[in-house]
Amino acid sequence: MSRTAKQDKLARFHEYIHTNGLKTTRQRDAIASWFFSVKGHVSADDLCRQLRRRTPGIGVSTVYRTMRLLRDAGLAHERHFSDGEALYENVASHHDHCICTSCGTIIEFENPRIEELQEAVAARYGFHLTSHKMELYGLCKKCGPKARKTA
Amino acid sequence: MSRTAKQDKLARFHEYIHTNGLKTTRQRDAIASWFFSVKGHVSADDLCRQLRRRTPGIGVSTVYRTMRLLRDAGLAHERHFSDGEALYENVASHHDHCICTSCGTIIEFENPRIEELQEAVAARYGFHLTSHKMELYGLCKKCGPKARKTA
DNA sequence: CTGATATTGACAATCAGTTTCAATATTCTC
DNA sequence: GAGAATATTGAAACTGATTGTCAATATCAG
Repeated sequence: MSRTAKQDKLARFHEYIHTNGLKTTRQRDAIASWFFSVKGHVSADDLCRQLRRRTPGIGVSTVYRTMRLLRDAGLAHERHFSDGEALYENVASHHDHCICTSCGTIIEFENPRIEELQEAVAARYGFHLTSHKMELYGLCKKCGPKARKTA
Repeated sequence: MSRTAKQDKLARFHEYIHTNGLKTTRQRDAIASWFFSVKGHVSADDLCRQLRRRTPGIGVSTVYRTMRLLRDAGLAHERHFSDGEALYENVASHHDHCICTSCGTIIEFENPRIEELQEAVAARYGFHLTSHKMELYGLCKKCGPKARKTA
């Protein structure tokens, strides 16, 4: 990742921290900037071990807390695959949509794993893919509980 | 679910058990047939508590073990949403489409792994999915080569 | 600088899920 | 059906990931 893109992310992280009345700390910066230069997926535990090599004494809890912040700030994807351990990944562009059928809220998302599987499916039928459309319909965080109450 | 569909599933479960050198037991039958009549998602823990109301003394381990069997037998979907707890769901038919942009050929397919990931994505944003649309566009087996020749 | 407040990290606690193991149930063979 | 071989059961102990606790510490606004 280019120096500027990384610094831009760090700036966005700081902005997120500030607008939420939180504080920037050495640890948060260390964790975030290390994460920003990681390719692919890392677990909180991976990050913690890697960071401790250069910055001893970083607590596991802090890594988990910071990764949650990064996730909430939209700077990290948290993936839950079947083995139970959460893996984090830097966000990148391209997205599909998740649409609330009640209030119309649209969420953009991307998921490389799905894309891989789409390619695999197409290949099985001898297709050469040029594009795709994926739309997930359902009830969003706000509308879901409402619907449950009326049921 | 109709009585026959449920009994068919139970039969398939028994077949799976038998062909794998395992044994049918009261507990497995109780868990499986209860699960087959459940709508939507249930956790192993849910199942265990529900079953204990009518059949006291069913062990948690047994429920987990049986749900794994049902998954392996292709009779249950195991979903991993963001809160860490695995939820099980009866399998049902459903398909998506792969469309050739040249000749209009449409292939129907289904891919449980993609569906699982779609659920995971939705869950990440607090969505409760009710449906989805996935369309893969490209060139089919016949049209792909033609296009390449003219290009 | 200083006080108010957020953060930290070691450790304990929790949570879902798996393993253990002795007692028990099922199935196969005759 | 009996009996032997083997799979299954459930309680409890255990695992591995994640979160909560809390006293000590760092950050920031004024």
